[in-house]
Amino acid sequence: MVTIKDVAKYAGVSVATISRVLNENGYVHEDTRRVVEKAIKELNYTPNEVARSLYKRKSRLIGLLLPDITNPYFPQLARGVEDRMQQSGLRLIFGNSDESQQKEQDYIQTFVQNNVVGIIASTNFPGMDFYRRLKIPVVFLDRISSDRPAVYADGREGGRIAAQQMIERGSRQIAVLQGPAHVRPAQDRFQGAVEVLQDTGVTYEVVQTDSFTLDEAQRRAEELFVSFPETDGVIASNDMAAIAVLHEALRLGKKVPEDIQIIGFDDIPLSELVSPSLSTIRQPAYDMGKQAAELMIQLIENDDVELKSIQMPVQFIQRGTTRIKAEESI
Amino acid sequence: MVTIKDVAKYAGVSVATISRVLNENGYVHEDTRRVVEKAIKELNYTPNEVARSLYKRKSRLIGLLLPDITNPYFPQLARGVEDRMQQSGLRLIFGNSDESQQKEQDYIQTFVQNNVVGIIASTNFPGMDFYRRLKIPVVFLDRISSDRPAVYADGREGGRIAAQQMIERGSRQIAVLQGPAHVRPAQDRFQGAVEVLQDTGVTYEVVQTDSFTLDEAQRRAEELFVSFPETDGVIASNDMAAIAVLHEALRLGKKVPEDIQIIGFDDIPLSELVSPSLSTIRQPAYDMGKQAAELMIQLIENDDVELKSIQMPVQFIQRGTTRIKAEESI
DNA sequence: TTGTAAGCGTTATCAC
DNA sequence: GTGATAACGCTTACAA
Repeated sequence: MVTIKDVAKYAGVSVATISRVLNENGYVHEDTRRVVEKAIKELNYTPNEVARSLYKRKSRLIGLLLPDITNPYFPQLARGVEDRMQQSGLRLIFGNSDESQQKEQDYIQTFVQNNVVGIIASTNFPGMDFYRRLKIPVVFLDRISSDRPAVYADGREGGRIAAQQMIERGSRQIAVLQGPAHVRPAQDRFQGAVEVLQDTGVTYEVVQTDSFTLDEAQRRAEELFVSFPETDGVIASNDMAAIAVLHEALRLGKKVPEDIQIIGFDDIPLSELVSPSLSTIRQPAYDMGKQAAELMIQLIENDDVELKSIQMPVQFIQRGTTRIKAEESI
Repeated sequence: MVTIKDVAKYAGVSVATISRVLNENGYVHEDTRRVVEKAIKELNYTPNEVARSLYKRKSRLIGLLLPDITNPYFPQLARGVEDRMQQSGLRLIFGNSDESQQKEQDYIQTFVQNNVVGIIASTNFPGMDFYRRLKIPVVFLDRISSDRPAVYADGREGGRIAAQQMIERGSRQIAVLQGPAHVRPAQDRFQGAVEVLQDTGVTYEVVQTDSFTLDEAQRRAEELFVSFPETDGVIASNDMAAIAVLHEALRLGKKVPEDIQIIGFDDIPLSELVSPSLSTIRQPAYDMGKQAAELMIQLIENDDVELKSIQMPVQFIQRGTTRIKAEESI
């Protein structure tokens, strides 16, 4: 491994000078700069980030904590974050929490131990002490907190829209998948939907789920049609669940959207590719990731940015699992 | 931030002693150990990994390089890697290469600058100089190399199986999606399929694709049915492409699998949930990730492990997009 | 304009 | 058993 000393020796100057040209601060004569740059190139030297980080007490690393990258919604968030960070030369230490508080705490700890400059987390425990104690910038992603800036979508509004669309498009026996109780966006969506359903006086049933795993989604989908065979509309807790419901409905020989309408949430890439394609409440996941990264970078660069959160708009995407309204068919 | 010095002062001993109890090496009296442990707990001290890393010239970090986490196949690999690393207290620095050599090289460089102990990469350029020069363990994942250990699936065999199944189940006008030329597994699959197709003398057409993006998959799917309307069987380059083909076929009013059979590769989680569910050549992605991590850990722990690669078995998964054979329907 | 040296938080060597 | 202390590779006062 070639160090700054090697370069210094090779170039016939002191390490301080090397450091100066590297960081472009302090005076350095044009001639010596050239010599140094040549030496750096010839020795193929790149500075050791660890040593830098130790001295400065901050690295070029960002901690990113997601529930489960295996859920197709999160890779998009992650890409948004990464692409923006890339531009600023920041890298990611990454971990899946599986929504376990312990795992989450462990990751946060190693993030800190590695001198990350900031943490972006999609957590179910934004109020926890181990977050409060952090002295570095934290941005919550797809989650809300009163202590810290956050980037999230308007789940409540999404729920409302889903319910309205269901009703406008003719469903009268609606099942709502509630999603895990501890996942805030899931509950927001649920509440938004129920709000409208109650106001409108439409009959609805609630199916509680404990997780966002595909396995559970499949089980709940089966149960749903056993418990409530009359259902003619399903508001799922996310697209994966919606696709599971769609699959089960078709398996049972139901016609979609004629017999039963389905609306998901997120608009994951494959939603468009199932058949019929899935109507859904779109959350701009990639952009949310980007925004979170943007916010983080602001926070890093000048820490007097006021606590500001960003709510992203949601949007109904009409596709094949909901019926066409009269005025749309014109 | 509380450092080892603070703990030393608080416990009334030297930093050396703290270090000894931390690392459980060297002699330390039972009594002082207790005092130190108490101090550590009370001050809530955790050692700074950066300082450790600087001294030891190796961190507890692994670099993980994937083409694009947004492709549903890769999150599974990533989870496999992560879960195994977790067990050994190793963390991941993560990057998407987008199959760009430049981005890849940049990531490798920052991995090295951060003293990672090893690199796991799903790269299209395993032979590149910047890999050869690395002095730390490298494991290639879902890719093959003669220089370094690798964990990969038998794509060639997968391609053969796909073609055999297509033929056995009655397709006679087969289209094969070739996949990007620079992606080794895609070419292996393609060659395997063509091998069988040629041997059998069945008519087949080739559709070349340049990337694994969903966008392109959709475009190619449309083109396919325009160029070769008689096609009654499609071997896709991966499940995403297969699902795009399925979607297009249904849109055109074709019956699947009666009019046209489709086989994908990978068995991503959603393959089971499209309708009809997708027949595919399964690659055990999660396990591959785990194996790669396992291999890496061996390499780290004793570097005299002989260069060994692991080929994982592939397997045909019969689902809804291929017809049932006579003997299966019994 | 450049060099010397202290210090970032650890670990490991060597005295005691 | 325990404590000083050099060293890891870098940055930044401060001197020269």
